[in-house]
Amino acid sequence: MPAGRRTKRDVLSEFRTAEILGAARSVFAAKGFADATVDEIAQVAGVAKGTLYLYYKSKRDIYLAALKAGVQTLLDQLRERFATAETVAERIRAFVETRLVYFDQEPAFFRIYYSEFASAAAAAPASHRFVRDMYLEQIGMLADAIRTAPDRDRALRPLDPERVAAVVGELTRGLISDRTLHRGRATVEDEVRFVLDFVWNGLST
Amino acid sequence: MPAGRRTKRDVLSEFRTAEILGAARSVFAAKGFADATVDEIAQVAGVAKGTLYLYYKSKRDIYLAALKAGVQTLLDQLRERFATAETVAERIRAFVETRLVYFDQEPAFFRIYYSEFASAAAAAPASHRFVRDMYLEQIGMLADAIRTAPDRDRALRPLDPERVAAVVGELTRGLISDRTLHRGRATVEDEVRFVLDFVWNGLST
Amino acid sequence: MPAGRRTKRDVLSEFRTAEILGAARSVFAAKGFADATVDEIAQVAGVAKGTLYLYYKSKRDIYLAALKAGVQTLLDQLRERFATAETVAERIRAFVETRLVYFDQEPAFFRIYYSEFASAAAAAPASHRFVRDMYLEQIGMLADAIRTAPDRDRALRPLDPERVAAVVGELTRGLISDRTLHRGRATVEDEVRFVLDFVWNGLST
Amino acid sequence: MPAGRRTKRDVLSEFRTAEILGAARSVFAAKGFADATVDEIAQVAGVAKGTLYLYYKSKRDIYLAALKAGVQTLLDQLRERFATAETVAERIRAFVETRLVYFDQEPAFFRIYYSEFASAAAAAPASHRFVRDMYLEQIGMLADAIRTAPDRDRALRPLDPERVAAVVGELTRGLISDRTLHRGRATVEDEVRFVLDFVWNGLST
DNA sequence: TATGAATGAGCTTTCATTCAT
DNA sequence: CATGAATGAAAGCTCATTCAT
Repeated sequence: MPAGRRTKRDVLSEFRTAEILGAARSVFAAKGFADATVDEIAQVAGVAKGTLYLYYKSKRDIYLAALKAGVQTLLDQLRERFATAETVAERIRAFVETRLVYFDQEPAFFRIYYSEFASAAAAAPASHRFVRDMYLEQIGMLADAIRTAPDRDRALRPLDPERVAAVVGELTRGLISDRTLHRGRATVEDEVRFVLDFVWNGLST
Repeated sequence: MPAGRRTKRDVLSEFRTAEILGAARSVFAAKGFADATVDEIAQVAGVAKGTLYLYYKSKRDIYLAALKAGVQTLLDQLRERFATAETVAERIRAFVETRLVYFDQEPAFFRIYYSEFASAAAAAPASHRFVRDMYLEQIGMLADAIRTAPDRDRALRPLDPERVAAVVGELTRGLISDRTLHRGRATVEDEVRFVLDFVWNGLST
Repeated sequence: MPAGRRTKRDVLSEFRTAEILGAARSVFAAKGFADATVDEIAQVAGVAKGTLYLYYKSKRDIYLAALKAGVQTLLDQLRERFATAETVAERIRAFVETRLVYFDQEPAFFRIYYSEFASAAAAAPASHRFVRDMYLEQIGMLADAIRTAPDRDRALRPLDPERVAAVVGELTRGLISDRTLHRGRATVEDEVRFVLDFVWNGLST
Repeated sequence: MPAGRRTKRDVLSEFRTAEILGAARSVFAAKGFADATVDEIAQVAGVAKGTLYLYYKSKRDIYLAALKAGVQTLLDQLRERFATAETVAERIRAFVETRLVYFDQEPAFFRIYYSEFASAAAAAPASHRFVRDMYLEQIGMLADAIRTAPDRDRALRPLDPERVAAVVGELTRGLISDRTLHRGRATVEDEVRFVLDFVWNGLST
């Protein structure tokens, strides 16, 4: 099993990568992309500045990698939740709750994720695709979940799963940004209930 | 009519201001705040760099002024449309359509508006308030419009107008960002119809 | 008497000049040459910025004119005092007292005078001559006063009047800067007494 | 001998520091603080501009460091001379000569030292203390030397050592500025002789 | 004369990136 | 692999000076 070799080197490398990405996430979240400095990321990561450039070829690269890692974690959690949810209603609830809890636990990450998403349209056409994919992967996952729900409810109107997923995605995003920006007035449960009720009513015949 | 005096100077000043704000909007939209340079704004505005600082005291100031001016225009249009819409349904439609049309005509502006909104949570607590107010003014205007609709429909569920407004706001924003980011697949009408239908269904008993 | 004409214009011009020089003196004294702005001088003088350039051709020019005007006032006072002082001792005392009182009343002026004097050696070789002349005129006036004292004291050692004047000038300057910089610990009288006593002892056989 | 380690890095650092301070001294002396540019200092020092900011955090910082280093050198020389001078007369002579020789060798330094001293009163209350201390340290050193001279001369008048030191300081400064500004007419020896003679006469009963 | 809006060269400072050790 | 000193392009901002009114 050749893939199992070189463990020492690989482990170290992964350790460094994780260290750097963690530092990057927290610094970028605190300062935003432009105001974050490579110096600070290196310091927080506990490595020399030059070392960052051994693993990533630019500041933007570090940023995107941190973003990707965070989204990956979220996607993994979603996949897990979907696996044990059977009805459309349960899956939508799973989607909303998972995102809300995730970003509540990682407000820092939400900031860079959302911020990058927002400014993707501007300037950098390069990251355009990356960001779009990041978004589509989440929405797509929900759309799939809706489409393939084993016991798809008959009471639902025949709406395009993509669009329904987009709507739920937007409302969730709204909930999160509301909580992040305005220090939510209501409890999570209350907010989730309102959105789910609203969506359910919208979906039903 | 004493207020009408000094026209020459005032007119020139307003002309400059408009010139600068227009240039700022387009440059910021194209590059984002951090990557836009004061030099370029000046060049596009057709004035010397120093002139910018005659009217605004910093780069950020120019940015916020451009943002504010844009939002003001949008708010004015909303107010106008609400004046001639009587039912809740009409007002919601007015809200969605106005925003969509506005940002479709000014995708550049949407980018800076949205981007700033997005990153308000990050870093700059200073702009926090400004951005929040910008948002609340729009949502609040719709909430008010819903609350005060002369012939409030009896068929509506007794939902909190603020929350309904927030939901409509989010979905509209989603529509816009979808169109801006992913070059929408459907026509405006189609998308509006979907959202309105969905919302209406969600609102009804 | 043709010189007496045009009074209105001349009076206004002199008024402006005085206004400007007064403002300049106070601003330069407060901020130093480099940190003073033409804008502020104009504002304090109560005229438009462009007006300054009608009377002086550069910021430095304003500075030097303010300096010259101040020194001229001092020289006038010295001349007056010397006229009524007959012995060498009286003239030296007159010199020290006049300068001390003058700069005590005009600490602002002392700062720019001294500062310019100090930095004359540096940078601006142009002002070199100007500053040197300003200095020599004061010292020279005392040297002359010593040389021509009607009842030159026989008890004095035959020292070079120029050098004696220079010594007295330095000690006076020291007194003044001490008072300006370190908020003198002793009273003026006490300090004057010490210096005069010391000088007198040094001059006597 | 652990203190002796890291020599390579430390030596390089000290070398850079010396290089920068030397360049700074000469540029500041030639142009004055305001007219000197960081660019030129870097160029003269033979390093990139950014490097300066690796060692000092601002232009002013570089300036003060250069000033401090120069004064330190002078103080060291004074201390050394005092150590081998026993009588009050010898110490005063040592003081005068050391300063004169030092500033004759380093006219550039005199300019920035004196210039800063001069403008301390103006504007920057921050440097006030620094400059005052720089001055007091020199005067204080002479005052101490006078107070503690092993074979204090009985022929001296009981004058306050601080004041005597101040007088000698002023006269020396006068001598130096005379030489710097007016390209002294007399030889150093002649001038020193005059001042010492004068002071001695002033001190004696 | 007087004005003050406009100019733009020039300044200090920052920081992503490189590379000799 | 890791380091961190060195780099230098690039940016925001200031302000003496000009000139159309």
